[in-house]
Amino acid sequence: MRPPTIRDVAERAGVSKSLVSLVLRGSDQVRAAKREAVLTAVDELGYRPNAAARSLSERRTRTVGVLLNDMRNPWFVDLLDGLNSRLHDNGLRTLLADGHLNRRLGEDLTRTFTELRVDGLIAVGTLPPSEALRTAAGRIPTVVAGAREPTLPHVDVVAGDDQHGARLATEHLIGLGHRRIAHIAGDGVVGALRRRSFETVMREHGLSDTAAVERGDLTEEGGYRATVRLLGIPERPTAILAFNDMACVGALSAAEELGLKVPRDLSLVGYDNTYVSRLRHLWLTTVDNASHDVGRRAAQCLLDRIAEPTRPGQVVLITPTLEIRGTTGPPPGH
Amino acid sequence: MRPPTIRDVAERAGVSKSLVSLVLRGSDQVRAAKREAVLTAVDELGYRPNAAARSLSERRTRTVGVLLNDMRNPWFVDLLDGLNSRLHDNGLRTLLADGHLNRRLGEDLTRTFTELRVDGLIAVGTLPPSEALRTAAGRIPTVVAGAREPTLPHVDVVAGDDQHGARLATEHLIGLGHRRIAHIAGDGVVGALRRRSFETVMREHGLSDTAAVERGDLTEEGGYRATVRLLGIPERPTAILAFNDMACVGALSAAEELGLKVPRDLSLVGYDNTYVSRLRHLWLTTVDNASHDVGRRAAQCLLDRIAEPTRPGQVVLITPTLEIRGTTGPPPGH
DNA sequence: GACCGCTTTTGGACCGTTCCAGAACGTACG
DNA sequence: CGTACGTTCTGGAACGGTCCAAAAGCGGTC
Repeated sequence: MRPPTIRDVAERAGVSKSLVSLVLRGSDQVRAAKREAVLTAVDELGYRPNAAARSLSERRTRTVGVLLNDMRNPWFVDLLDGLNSRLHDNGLRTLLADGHLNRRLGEDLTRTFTELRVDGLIAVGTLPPSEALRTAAGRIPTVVAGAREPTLPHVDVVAGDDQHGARLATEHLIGLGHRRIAHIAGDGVVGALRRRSFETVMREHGLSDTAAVERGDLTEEGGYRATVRLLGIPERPTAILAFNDMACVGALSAAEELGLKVPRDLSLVGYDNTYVSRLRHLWLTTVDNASHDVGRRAAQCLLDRIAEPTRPGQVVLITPTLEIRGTTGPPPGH
Repeated sequence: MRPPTIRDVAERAGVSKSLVSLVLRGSDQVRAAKREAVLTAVDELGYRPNAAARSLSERRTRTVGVLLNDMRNPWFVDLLDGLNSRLHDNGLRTLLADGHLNRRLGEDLTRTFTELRVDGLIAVGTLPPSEALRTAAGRIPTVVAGAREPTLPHVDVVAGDDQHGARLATEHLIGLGHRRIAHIAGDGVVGALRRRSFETVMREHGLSDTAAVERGDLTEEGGYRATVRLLGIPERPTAILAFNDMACVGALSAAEELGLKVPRDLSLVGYDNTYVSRLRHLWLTTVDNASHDVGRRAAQCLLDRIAEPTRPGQVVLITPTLEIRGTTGPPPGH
């Protein structure tokens, strides 16, 4: 009761296995009658080619592996969407693996994908630095998407322009009349970029003295705690730019608990335009990273790199936009 | 510059390829000295076995395919966690594929997994009914997790006990003193089960007359609209049981817009205990489906079914619990 | 009818593993 | 010393495809 092979099909259609192979790969060198015979045999037997055998012989898999950092925070869904559609157009399928789950198990996903001999690798989001990724990138064409690190020899990076995004958000707040603005900073290269950009813009407007930065993390909890600290200082900020939407939701909760009304008493800006920010009840003003474009460009980069594996790694930045919703307004008494 | 093969390793270590194979598969029939030689050769060459060749020869892949309905609503993350850890313990790796993305592309994921010859298939969440899944399930051991459909000949179903979950929630509301309780219903088998259970419990308490049901869908928007309708009727409900957390968030927004304070004027219960319900700012009372357990049991079912593919399909229900948070309280004037 | 050139079809090598039957090697025993 | 018997090791046949060189088929021409 094994699945039928190409030889079974050949026998049934009364031709050689080579001809079946030709038909299945869409050759036009086959007479219509035989093609027909092969196709009906395929149908009758319910034949499906064996991907392992095929890739062993072709020496490629037409598959790219996608390493997700953590599925719990679904900011990357649009990115995957863009990625997938572009790769699909070029005959490549994608397989996902979630890092968070497997890291806990001590399983190395790059190893899995290396053994599968995927044609390419996409790392989505900031992955914990690992020797494994470095060696994998040395063998398999690799692109980092939606993150700025790690930077490795022959690896492209496609991400939103964090500097520009943070600028958009900060200038929006300044434009509304805010002066005392705080930033809840994230970590890693992305965190540093957004933070520095915030500080630069504040300086450009002569607001360095009223700029505050509080370390948070990428979670709601972190945003909450940071906001409690920020709102505890004497001349408290009238606006906060959070590192991401999650932290922004935390900030929202903190503000409410302290009896502040958003945006009347406090303006908040998130980052990523996740669906959480779109929930009517939250309705966060946020920076949209154009993730779909990031995904598409990452796919293109990977295709180019597969064609020419040794070209120097490049950095592609996608311009984000500001999504103004309900959590920003003029400062109190303006 | 091809990746090294088992023969390269053998040559370097001065042994036959068969011996290398033995060492790599952990045989104890190998003398320590040779084992050592093989392992250092593996190391020096950076050898990684070729999964395609291995699975072609072994006639299995040690891989199970996971079909996700839609990643946009991450209720299934805990489920995957449980699934993955149990499968990993049994030497199986998992590969994910997101249905939503690929459906749009007209790509058939069951086809992909069939061609890969995965050892098993897990369908997570309610997938749109498809002939493809039916035929796939006929060839590959398959388990449905976190959904109640489709029911197919040799397919197990592992899910939360929706009947019990809806009962817990309804009785919680009744216990708080609510009489006029509404339900925002979802569709499919799961929707029907929760709805019927809600109606049954209301009847048991002699509250059939004050029970209302409004059709929603699984989105925030659907929950919002349904709630607007529910709160528009003369004797409006003092509590709403929503089909899921998303719909519940929509209900929350609607209540707020109509000037009702939750839970003072209106109690709300969600379903799924997603991380959205855990956001401090929302803090929804909700039903926890014990997804981690569902995942673990689904994995076990799959392992059993791989061992014995033709046994009759069984239905395993996991008992949910109620997670009481901030959106439920006694009715006004109680 | 032999020959040519074109299209269509085929057999067999190969891809990198596992698996199995049997070879080689020790060691103990009669 | 020959033999029997474990323990280690090896060659070659799968596994199910692709690819290529060569064979076969088929008008048309001389």
